Amino acid sequence: MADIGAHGGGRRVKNGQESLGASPGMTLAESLRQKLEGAIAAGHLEPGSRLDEQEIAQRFGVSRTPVREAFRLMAANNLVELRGRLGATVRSIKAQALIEMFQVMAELEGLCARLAARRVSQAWGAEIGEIHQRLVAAGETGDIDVFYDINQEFHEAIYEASRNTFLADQTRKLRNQVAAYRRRVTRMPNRIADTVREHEAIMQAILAHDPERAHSAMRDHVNLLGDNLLDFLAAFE
Amino acid sequence: MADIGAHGGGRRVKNGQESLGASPGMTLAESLRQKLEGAIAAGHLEPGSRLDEQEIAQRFGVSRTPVREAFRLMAANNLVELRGRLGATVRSIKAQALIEMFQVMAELEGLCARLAARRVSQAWGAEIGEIHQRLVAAGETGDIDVFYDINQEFHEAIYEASRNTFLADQTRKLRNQVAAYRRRVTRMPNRIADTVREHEAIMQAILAHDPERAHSAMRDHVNLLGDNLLDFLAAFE
DNA sequence: ATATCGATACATGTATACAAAATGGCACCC
DNA sequence: GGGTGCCATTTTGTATACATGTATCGATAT
Repeated sequence: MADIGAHGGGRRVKNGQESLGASPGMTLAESLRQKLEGAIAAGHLEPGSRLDEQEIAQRFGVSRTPVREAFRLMAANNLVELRGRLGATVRSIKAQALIEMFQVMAELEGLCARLAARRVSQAWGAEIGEIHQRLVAAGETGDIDVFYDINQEFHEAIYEASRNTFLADQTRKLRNQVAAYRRRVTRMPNRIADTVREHEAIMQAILAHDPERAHSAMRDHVNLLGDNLLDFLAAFE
Repeated sequence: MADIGAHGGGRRVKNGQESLGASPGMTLAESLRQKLEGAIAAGHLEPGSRLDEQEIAQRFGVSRTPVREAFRLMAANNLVELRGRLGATVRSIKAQALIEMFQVMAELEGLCARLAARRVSQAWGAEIGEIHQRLVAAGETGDIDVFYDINQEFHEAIYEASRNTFLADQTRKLRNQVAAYRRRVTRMPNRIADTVREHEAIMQAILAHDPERAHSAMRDHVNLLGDNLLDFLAAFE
C-alpha cells in the first residue's frame, strides 16, 4: 500500500483497474453509480448478487467512501438493496413483485400515452413514425439487441410527448428497475411481431388524438409484456 | 475537541445535542434520515434551505459520514437535492412540478382505489368506517393537526387495501414528497368539509365494489386537493 | 465609485483508521 | 454422528485527516 500517495487526491489508475470513463466535474460516487447501474441493466451484475465494497473500490481504484455513497444513491433508484450491516445486494425482484410493478408501469405508461394523445403536434408524428420504421426494419433483420434499443426509443419518445417531466422520470425509473428482467424476454417466439403490432395500435391512437384508446392500447401492451415475462420466468423455476 | 474519544465507536451525547430517539440495531445514517425526513414533512426545514453537513453532524453528535449517507438516502426519495460541491438543499418544488406530481399522484391513488374496490373484504369496511368517523369528529372539533393525521390514515388504509405493496410504497413516497406543501393547504376555508364529502364518495364506491367509480372518485379528490394547493401557493407569489 | 482580480476561508469530496457486528469454521458436548 | 457454542476472519459502520473546489471579502485599477 506504500506506493499509493499519502492521503486524499492523488488518485491514479494502476494496471488491471477499470476506468470510470471520463467524469469531468462529476464526483466519483456519481460516476460509479452510472457505471454500476449500466452493468445491472445490461445483466452483467445478476440480481441477488452481493456488492462487495472493497472489491469494487479496488476494481475502480478508489476508496470505499465513494463506493458506499454510490450504493446509497442506487438504493434510491431501487436498484440496490441495503440490509443494515448485512451488506448491499443487487435488488432481486420476486415474481409477485414483478406482477405488482408491471401493474403500476402499465398505468404510468398508459398515462403517458393518454397525455401524449392530447398534446402531440403533427411534427411529432413524423418522428415517431421514423422510429417505428427502424423498429420494423430491426425486426425483419432479427437483430435482437438493436430491436431492444429501438423499442426503448419508442417508449422514450412517448414519455417525452406526455410533456410531464415528472411522469417521464418516474416511468423511466420504473422501466430501469425491471430492465434486467425485461431484456431476457425479447427473445421469446412471437414477441417481436407482437410488439410491432401493438406499437402500431398505440401510435395510431395517439396520432388520432384519442386519449382513451391510447391509454388502453399502451396499458395492454405493457401488461402483455408482463405476462410474457412471467411465463418466461416460470419456465425457469 | 479533545474531550471526544479518540476514534470510532465511543459516541456520547453532550448537552445541547439532539438525540436520535433510540435506534436499536439501526444505523446512524438511517436514524438521521428518519429524523430529517420528519422535519421536512413537518415543515421545520423549509424547501430550498441549505443542509449543512457539519452543523447537522454537530447537532446530533455524530460525524459527517453518516450525515452524508443520510443525504444520499434522502436524495433517493427526492426530498433532497445534491448539487455536486455546491451542497445539499431541501428540495424545492416549483408550481409546474407540483402540477405534474399531482397528475401522477391522482393516477396512482386512483389505481389504489380501483384495486381496493376489487379486493376488499367486508371486515375492512368496519376499519375504514372507524377511521372516517374519527376524521368527521376531528373536523367538527376543528383540530387541524389531528385532522391531517387521520386524513393520512384514511389514504394509507386504501394503499394497503390495494394489496399491491409496490404500488403502496410508490404512492406513499410521492405523498411524502409533497407533504411539506400539502400541510399548508389543510387550513383553507372549505377544505375540511370537502375532504369529508369526497372521502365518503370514495368509501362508498370501494365498499360497493365499483372499481371505476372508486378510481374516478379518488382521482377527483386528489386533483381537487392539487387545485386548492396551487390556488394557495398562487396567493403567495 | 464600481468592477475585476486575487488571496483567504470554508464546505464538500475522498482517503484512511478504528470499532463493532456478522459470517464461517472449529472444537466440544450431547 | 449431529448439533451447539465459541473464536477468528471478514465486512460494514463510523470517525477523522487531507485535498480540492467554491464563495467571500478586500485591494487595486479604471
